[in-house]
Amino acid sequence: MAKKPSDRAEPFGLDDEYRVLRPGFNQRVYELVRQVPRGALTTYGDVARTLGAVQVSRHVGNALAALRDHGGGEPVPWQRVVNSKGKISFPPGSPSFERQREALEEEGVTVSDDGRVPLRERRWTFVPCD
DNA sequence: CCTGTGACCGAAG
DNA sequence: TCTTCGGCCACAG
Repeated sequence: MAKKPSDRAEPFGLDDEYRVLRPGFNQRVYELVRQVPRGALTTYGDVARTLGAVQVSRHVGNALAALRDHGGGEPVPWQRVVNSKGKISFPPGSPSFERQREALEEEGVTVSDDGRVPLRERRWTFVPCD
């Protein structure tokens, strides 16, 4: 049963029906990212996994992208989210890249010119409870 | 409907 | 380590 788009593992914070995502997904992403402390890092995949399904990792990125528009509200430390390769997910040199780089260095995280960050050493582990 | 695109992931070589 | 490739989900054209 529940074989809609593809047979996925048991999501959590996701839907049983057609859509894997359900309204409110973005907010859950924001809540989690807010848990990442200053100077720590996490990945789109880790957030997705914590929400129940790593295959929606792209949507974690979409959620953060949407953040740029609506503006206000409690701030979300989006700069602490990088990709699983341990690099900033923007083309090196692009405005977005530089913005994230500065935000990270401001909190003591080193960023190489090609966007690499010390993920292994600073990777944050989300608390099991929730 | 089919295609392309996105702040992605992981296995394989 | 790095690169390539197939998968994945939603949405706009």
